[in-house]
Amino acid sequence: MLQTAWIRENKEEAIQRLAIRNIEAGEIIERVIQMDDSRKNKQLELDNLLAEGNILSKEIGRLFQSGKKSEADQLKNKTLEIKELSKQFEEELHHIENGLKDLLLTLPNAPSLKVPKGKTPEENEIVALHGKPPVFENQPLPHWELAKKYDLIDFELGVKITGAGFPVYKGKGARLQRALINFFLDQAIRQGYTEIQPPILINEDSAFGTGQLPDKEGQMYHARDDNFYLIPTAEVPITNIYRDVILKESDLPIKNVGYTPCFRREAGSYGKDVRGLNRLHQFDKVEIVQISHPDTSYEVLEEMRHYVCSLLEKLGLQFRVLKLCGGDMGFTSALTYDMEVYSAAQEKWLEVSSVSNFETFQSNRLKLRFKENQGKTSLVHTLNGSALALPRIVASLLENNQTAKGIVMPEVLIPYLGFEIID
RNA sequence: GGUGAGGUGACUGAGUGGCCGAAAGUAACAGUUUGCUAAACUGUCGUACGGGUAACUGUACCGAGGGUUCGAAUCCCUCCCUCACCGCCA
Repeated sequence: MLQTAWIRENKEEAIQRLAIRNIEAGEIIERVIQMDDSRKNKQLELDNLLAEGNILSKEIGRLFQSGKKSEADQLKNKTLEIKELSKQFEEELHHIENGLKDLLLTLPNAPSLKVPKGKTPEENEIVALHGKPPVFENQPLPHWELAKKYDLIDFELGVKITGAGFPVYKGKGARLQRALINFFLDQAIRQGYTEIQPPILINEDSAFGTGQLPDKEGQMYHARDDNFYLIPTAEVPITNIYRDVILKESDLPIKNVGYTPCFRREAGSYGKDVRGLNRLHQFDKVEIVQISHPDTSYEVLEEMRHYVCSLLEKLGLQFRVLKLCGGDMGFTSALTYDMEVYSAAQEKWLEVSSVSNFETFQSNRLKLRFKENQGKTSLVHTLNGSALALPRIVASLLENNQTAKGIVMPEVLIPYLGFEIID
């Protein structure tokens, strides 16, 4: 959620930045300011009224103590009037506040000025390209056929147990999953991240804090009896650790990493996008989260991006880095890089990581602040990124590394796997 | 799930209707003292939203929400959570 004060003080910038998302925000921003004005007025009215009431109450107390009961009773009548009026003012204030909040909730984060304008994924900016596509003698098999051939992943079995999009990993397929998780976690720890194992069910407040609610409840699985949601990403529980927290400046930056399964309903997806591992309802992901001083958050973003790239390099995958255009960026992000690996048999790029700076969009909702050395409290910047999401990594590892003898595993994984080849 | 006891500032903990935004202690920060460390002493030490150039000042907040009252941290109701015991159990 954007901050009202920021919008007031940076009206032009807000309009300019939201325009990157193709949002004509002038009118809505005027409305925000207008509503904020009337909020202030109403609050002042209410405060003054309550102040008057407080003075009278104290006076009544004094009169009672000095035995002047009839005078006290007279004053009581006055306070009753005040009480009634203040109730009315309070309602009006709440009404205005809620209206303002609803309005602010419709506004996505203001993109950084570095974000390219654009509407569709085609307009994302390719900022880097690493590695070369593998060369094959024969037409390579797509990963779902390889998975079947080597008995690594059983999609039909998952349908039996749960439904489509819940694959069962078996044998070396399961071991590959476990190896990747451990590899990613160990790498992150070496980078200075602290490993976290959070709950994978979250309450409403947490879902609101990171921006899943309101609006995106359709994307999450919901445990109705307890009103919990299954996490769509570890970002939610790990960032919410710091909800309603005031950090010390010396605590920053905070670097956390966590492995969790992730659950997404993916309502409305269909067709070849969902084939094999391309889009699942349950998948595994290692997520990195940083809480940063506002002054350095873009340096942190670059650091995170390079870290994710280093993982892909170690796995020997060809990949590219996209800077998302305004139209393709998530609601809560100010700047997002996507990493995509090349999937040789499908001949397409698969998104395996998304690294974003949310600036104060999340921290404003989370009330996540830090106390500056001069004693002032300000909102921190939050950032996160996948490092990495497993299924598409597995897909491209299988497809890109297939040989006549079997699927050759990258060197870095061998200590984790305990085998070198899937055959 | 049942019964009982509780939820107060970073922490410990006092406060059972007005003098309480809240004692005291600890921790933290600044200073004095000091050869250094430590100790001692002095001061500062909640958040949010307002008003004011500022000094300063108004309002709200003692788990959350409602209620009683002129007045609630304090009384009542509902919910949530924590602890103890019992039950169940990886």
